[in-house]
Amino acid sequence: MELKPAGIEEIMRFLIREAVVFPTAEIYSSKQAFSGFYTFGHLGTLLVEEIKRLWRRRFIWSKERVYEISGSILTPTIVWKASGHLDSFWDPIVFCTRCNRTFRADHLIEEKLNLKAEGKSVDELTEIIRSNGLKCPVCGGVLSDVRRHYLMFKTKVGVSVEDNAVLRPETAQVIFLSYPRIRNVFGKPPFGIAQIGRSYRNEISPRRGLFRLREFEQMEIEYFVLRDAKCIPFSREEAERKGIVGEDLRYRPKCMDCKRCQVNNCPYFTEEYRKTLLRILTREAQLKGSEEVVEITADEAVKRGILPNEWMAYVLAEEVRFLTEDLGVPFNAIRFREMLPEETPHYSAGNFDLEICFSFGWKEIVGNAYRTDYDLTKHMKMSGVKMLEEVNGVKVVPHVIEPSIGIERTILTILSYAYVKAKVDRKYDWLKLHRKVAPVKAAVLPLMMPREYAREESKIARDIWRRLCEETEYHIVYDEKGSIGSRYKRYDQWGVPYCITVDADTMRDNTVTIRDRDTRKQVRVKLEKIPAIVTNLIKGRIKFSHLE
RNA sequence: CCGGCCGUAGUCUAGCCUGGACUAGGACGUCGGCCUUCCACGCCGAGGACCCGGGUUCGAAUCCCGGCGGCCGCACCA
Repeated sequence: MELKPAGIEEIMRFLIREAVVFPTAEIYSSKQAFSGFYTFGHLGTLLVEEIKRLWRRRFIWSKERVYEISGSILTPTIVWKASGHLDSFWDPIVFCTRCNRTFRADHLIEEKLNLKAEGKSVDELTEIIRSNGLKCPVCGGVLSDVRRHYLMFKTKVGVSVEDNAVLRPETAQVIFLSYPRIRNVFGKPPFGIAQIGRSYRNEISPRRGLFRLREFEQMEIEYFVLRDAKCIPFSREEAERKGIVGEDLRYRPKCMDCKRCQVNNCPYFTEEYRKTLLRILTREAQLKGSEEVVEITADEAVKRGILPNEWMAYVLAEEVRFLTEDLGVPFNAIRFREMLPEETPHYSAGNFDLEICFSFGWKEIVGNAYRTDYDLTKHMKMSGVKMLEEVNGVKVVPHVIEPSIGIERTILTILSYAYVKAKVDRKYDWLKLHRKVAPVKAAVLPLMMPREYAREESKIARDIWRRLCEETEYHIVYDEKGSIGSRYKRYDQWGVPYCITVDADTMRDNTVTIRDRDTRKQVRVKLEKIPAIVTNLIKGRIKFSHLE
């Protein structure tokens, strides 16, 4: 199947035009730039809520032992000192002193001198530039000292003169901070702590509308699982410490042969998840410069060692089902890419990022990290609070598997495959949203204008609407403004799956018409059956064609 | 911070090169009125714009300079 994602610029134009989302403070945009921040309008807010609801149903409510929290956004600096963000969450930047161009220092060194620059300090990078006489690649001017561009927003809390707080650059740390208390109330791992909330990053240059933002929202879970201390090493350092060095032992966890601990025993990894198909772009393929994905079941992926453990396999399978079954994203538009060692974040022992085929290429919308015991160990050291559990007589720190979904990127994903351009039959752009994510499930529309003879019709239509509001759990709208054609257009643009029209015949035989958005077909049905029909259609219990 | 493209009503756009008939044209939307209204577009009417500042000129949406902003590229990863 050929993939045809809609263009991102086109989608953004549509979203802004229809006030789904729009730039924050846009009335001042000609006076002060403030890019990377968006305000959600009516439909945008509803869409976000629908995505969150579906995510909660799937990842939290239908699972045993996943608990949700909502942490604060402003956090004390010490948290980020412990987590390592203060040390590693910045980009090294150099300026040309002649032409003022900016470059990423590490990229420049790797590209021009062919030296490894990843993870080097500012001083080291400056030294490399000086000793190799590296000049501005554009004008040949002298380069400045290397400076840090911090991706975290810092601020002051209270009367302090020093920056003592930061706007969290990820939601995860607040979960780790909450771990001891949640654990004390809900008991020993395995369990998950979920959180939906905003994060802040001072990106050098926000681009592509909702894709790279400075304020964005994540839906995230940290699954805490206990690892047997005798398990196979999960890092080269640990392997060396234990004196085990093998050809097969790469910098990544290898739990697939071991059933001894919880890391490779995921209670959520049931039969249906085991047989879920995954498309994986392995490190091996990437190193060969190949784009070829392996398509196998989640179960096979663990058995063959393509995935590190059952938890990771479960997480990937759940994500595929979420995107395809709840959000209507085509299966082929999804792939998982194992990050190369040098790309992997400082806290991770292996990332399998979920990438989507966008109009501008395959891009990450979900990060799946095996954070091991990195974060809890760091916080334990910095805070002095013990977070140990006993496994087979040995004290261990729980391991963490983290799926983190970007909400705004998810919206772009949905729209890339739901946005339909104007054609001859429908001369306007509209949204073919999957019935489950469509924020408005139906619209009730009286056919005639409310004049004397039509007053009765309008009243009946309102009554139907009220009944739908009471008897279904959905958001249904009522609208009698404008010609019927322009109302169909309006609700096609909102991605509303069904429209119900009331006309003169309704008064005679108590029937109304229900219209299917995708086919534009209409059928007459008994008025009293409408709430049940709408519910069944949305739940997928019946198909529209069955009504005909 | 650099390069490329760009800035006309709520939206899309004509005009700009070749300055004056531009009192800035059109379409959609909005508002008011009329009309028993099933797939944007029944009829009539109304309101609404040249990003900001300076310059050239008798005259600037149009030419020049500066500023401010936008998109794309580098960058990056939710």
